[in-house]
Amino acid sequence: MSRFSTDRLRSDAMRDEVDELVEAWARERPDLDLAPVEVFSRITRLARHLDLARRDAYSAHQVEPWEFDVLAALRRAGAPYELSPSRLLRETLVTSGTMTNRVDRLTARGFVERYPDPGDRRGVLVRLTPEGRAAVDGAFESLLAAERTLIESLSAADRRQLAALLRPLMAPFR
Amino acid sequence: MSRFSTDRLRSDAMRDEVDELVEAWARERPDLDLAPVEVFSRITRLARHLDLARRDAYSAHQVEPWEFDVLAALRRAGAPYELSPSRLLRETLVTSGTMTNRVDRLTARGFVERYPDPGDRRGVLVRLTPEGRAAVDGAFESLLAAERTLIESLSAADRRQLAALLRPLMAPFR
DNA sequence: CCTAGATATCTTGACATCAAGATACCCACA
DNA sequence: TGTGGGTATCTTGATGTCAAGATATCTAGG
Repeated sequence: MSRFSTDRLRSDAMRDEVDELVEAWARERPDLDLAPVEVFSRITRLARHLDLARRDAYSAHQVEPWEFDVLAALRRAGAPYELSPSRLLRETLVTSGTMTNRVDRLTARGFVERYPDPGDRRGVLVRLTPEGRAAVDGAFESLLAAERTLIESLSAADRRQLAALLRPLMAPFR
Repeated sequence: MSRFSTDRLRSDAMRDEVDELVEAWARERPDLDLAPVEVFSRITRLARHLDLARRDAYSAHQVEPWEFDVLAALRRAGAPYELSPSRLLRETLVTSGTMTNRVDRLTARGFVERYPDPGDRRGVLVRLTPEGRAAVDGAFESLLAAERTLIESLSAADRRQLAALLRPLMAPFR
């Protein structure tokens, strides 16, 4: 009976696109255990939607999502806001060719500077300029504001629990 | 004291890359409330890692992630496994130009067929071929197997709770 | 029956990304 | 001191996606 009332509730307000997706798979493939889909499909689709929301949040500061990812890594590093390209690509999960391209374009915009690593002649250091720092700080504040809106349906306790449940899922990827 | 022991634990095994990211931001911007980052940053980074894991899971069946997304939408629709391009792009969150391109390539591979919608001369219907159906069914089973491995660190109750906490986050995007 | 706006799909051109490989440099060890 | 394997970065070519716009068709209201 509690099963039934839960399903009833869900079919009204709490239903999302993944509930529909799982029901459709269950109808077509009743032989399969779809439990993992309930989690991973939501994560994937949320991330897709979040990409678009982030784009909006950054746009007020004329910053693209790929720019933010690089600038934020440098900003988080703390003064003097400099990291090697290889460190940057570990932080942002892109390939080296992509990072070369990103740093080129950020340099052209005046948000970063590239200069030789004094301690390793193979190496380069990428440093945030004051303009880059201002841009990333503004964009980050916009992002936090947008995310606060998106998460307001959860209590503070729920947020902490959600974060705690997501944490172990990251472990296989270290 | 329980705070302390929790932090101790977390600094050992339960710590993930987002814990480091949040600590770095907290050091640099102690003025900001970073609570939303704990959730959204994990979702974004998990999705990034999942993309790579999905690629592996599908590859045994010679299916690319973008192919799976289209084929799976058709498969879920049930017999006769056909949807319009516009419906497909709502399901897969891509633009119309992208879907035209995807259907072109899937047609070339023999996984789908495109034919005119009898009820609307503007329209087209995309239908799964038997080859396409076999490919998507095999790829889906591989995906579920991979996801089961990734989620095994959570109990069944934790999985249900995680899904329940993610559901309301999807609401703003309906 | 006409028309204006909406809808469905496709085309085009720009762009960001990736995989693979090239080049330069580092370092441990013989 | 010379050498071979490892590391750091950049280059190249192919590819998938998007935004904007073109074309054809539908539909509701006059």
